[in-house]
Amino acid sequence: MVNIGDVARAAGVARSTASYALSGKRSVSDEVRRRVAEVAAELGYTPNAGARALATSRAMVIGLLAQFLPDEFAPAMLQYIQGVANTARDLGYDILLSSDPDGPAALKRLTDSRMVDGVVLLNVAEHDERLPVLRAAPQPGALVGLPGDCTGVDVFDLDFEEAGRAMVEHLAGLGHRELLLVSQPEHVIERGGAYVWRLQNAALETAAVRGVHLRVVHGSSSQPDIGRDLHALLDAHPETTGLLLNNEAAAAALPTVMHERRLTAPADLSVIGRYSDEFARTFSLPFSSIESAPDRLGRMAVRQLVRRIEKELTDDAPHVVRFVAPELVDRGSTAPPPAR
Amino acid sequence: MVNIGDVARAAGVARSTASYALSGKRSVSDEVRRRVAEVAAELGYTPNAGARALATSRAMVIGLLAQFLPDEFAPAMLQYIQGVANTARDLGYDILLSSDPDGPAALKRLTDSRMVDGVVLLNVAEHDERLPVLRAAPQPGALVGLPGDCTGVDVFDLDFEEAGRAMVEHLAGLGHRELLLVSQPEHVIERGGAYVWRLQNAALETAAVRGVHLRVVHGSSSQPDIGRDLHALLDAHPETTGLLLNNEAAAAALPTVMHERRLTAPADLSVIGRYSDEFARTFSLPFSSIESAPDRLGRMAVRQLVRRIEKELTDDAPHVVRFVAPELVDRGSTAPPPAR
DNA sequence: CTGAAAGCGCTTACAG
DNA sequence: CTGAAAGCGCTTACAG
Repeated sequence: MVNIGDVARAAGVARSTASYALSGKRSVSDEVRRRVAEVAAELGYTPNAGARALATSRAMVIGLLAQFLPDEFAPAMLQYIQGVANTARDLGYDILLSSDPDGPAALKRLTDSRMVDGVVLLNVAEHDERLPVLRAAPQPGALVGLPGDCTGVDVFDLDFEEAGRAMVEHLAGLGHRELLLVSQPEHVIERGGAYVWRLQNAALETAAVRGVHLRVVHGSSSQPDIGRDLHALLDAHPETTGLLLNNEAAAAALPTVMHERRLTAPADLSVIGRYSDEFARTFSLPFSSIESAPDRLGRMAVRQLVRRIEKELTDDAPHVVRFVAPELVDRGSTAPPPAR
Repeated sequence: MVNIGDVARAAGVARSTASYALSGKRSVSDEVRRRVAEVAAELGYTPNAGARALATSRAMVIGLLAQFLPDEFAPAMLQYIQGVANTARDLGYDILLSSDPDGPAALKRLTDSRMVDGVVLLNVAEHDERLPVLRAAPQPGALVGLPGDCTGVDVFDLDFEEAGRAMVEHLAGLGHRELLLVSQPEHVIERGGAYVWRLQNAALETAAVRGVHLRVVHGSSSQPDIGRDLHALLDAHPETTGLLLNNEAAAAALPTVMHERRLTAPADLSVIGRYSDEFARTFSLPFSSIESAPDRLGRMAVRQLVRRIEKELTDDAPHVVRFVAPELVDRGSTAPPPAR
């Protein structure tokens, strides 16, 4: 493989000059710069990444720690990964993807070995075991998802509380008085999926204020269980006129369940979900929803991370916790409740 | 960060000895080995990846080139990624994920810079522009998907021809005489998605042999278009008693379409798909299907790739083209056609 | 069994 | 404006 020595020789300059000519980090005569560039292109020179990383302490790689948990709905995960990967590439970074179930160990290895200049954590839990490892690492980290303790990291998440409020306000405003919120399974909460109860509590509060009845239930996060769950719930609570979904698997299963019950939205039942537009398209979901903005969150996280990596933000610059405001995408699945 | 010099000093040996003690690449007295190991653990030593890569010409990283094409159904892609990532990790390799739409450029950069020791290509097309780049690279490559020219690479794919035969044989054997095969959109074929016509041609041949009528149509690969397509097709061809799906989006949309038409499988219509079991679970698909085995294909590709990287297979060892035999997963969606 | 040294391919102070 | 040299942190022949 051709290295910078070959380029320098062919251009008739010193290796350092070739390096500077290519990087532009110090002034080089136009003549030399042109010759070096020409020769480099001709020989097809690409710097050796390991050597560069060793010399600069910059790998130009971002670690992406995703966990494919059995109780997470995988297609929803993919969108965060795409958002992170696309933004990283635009900013000149490659993505090292770790799906190791042992997140803390994987994170420690990636950071200690200096393979990555920073990391993005997906699937962040309330008490995330990866956080102590991340705080001890010299590299910065950005999270998608709100943990209990945000010190030392930049955090990006959907404003799930506002999402809960907005969903209830919307349906209450249309006149609904009997609402049902389908959340994730209980063990997602136990594992620390804070977004579940953040939305849920805000929804309950808003319901109390508006004087409407909101029942919270936990559905499975996998098929076909969630389909059975939904049938059972609609059987058990026939008074329900408005359905709120904070569970992607439930959203994906609902069209089938409604067909089976000969229900249509919004004539028989008003429905609001919480998922991304891309997800809605993939599953052909006809329900209005709070946009969960995975691409935007991924982009925000990477942008901030790169700012820290490149020292545009000093190490002691305060860390941010930024919430994306929920936006209601109207797909026409809500209306005043049917007259009785 | 602690480096091998620190470990050596703390253990009272030379850096080379520390290195050998940790790698086991030459004999070291038990006493020294133990002391080095102890000190390394105590100090939390992790080798610098860039330095090691530079010294050994091994990055311990595999490049994964995925393309999220607008006409590919993303959730199906994810499973190949998981298969590759899991196997790589088991074998001690990390994954560099590239989703760059400019595949050839991304591949060239990753290989020229020596960031990766080998690459796995997903989404391989008949005339894949990444292949010339890969053949010119010093690193080995493994493909998931069959290109027109397999020289210089190891290839793994589902046996789509056998899959086409098996689907038709199965339905013909049950007595069906009017079959409809829903393929990918035409532009997937134009782009070089050979698996589409491989299955299709084999299916047509088998149908001819068995004397049954098989109509091939192309459906959209995205929602909600594919739903409309399916309705139109079933309207246009009411004589159809057996439906074959080589289109993941169509499979995901079909349950809704059948509900809307008040059709059930297999009473009104026999259905066979071609997708993975994991996919069937995600979308709660009740149809029998030819298993597309993404995890298995990903694993096979990585295993072979690592064999080449680690020189278990010499450079001139013949490259393989290996097909996974299609397996029919019976979900009870086929039966003899309804009596007329 | 162990150590001193060279070298992987870069970048970047240090000199001029 | 340019060059010679040191150094990043490893591994691995070369000596003993």
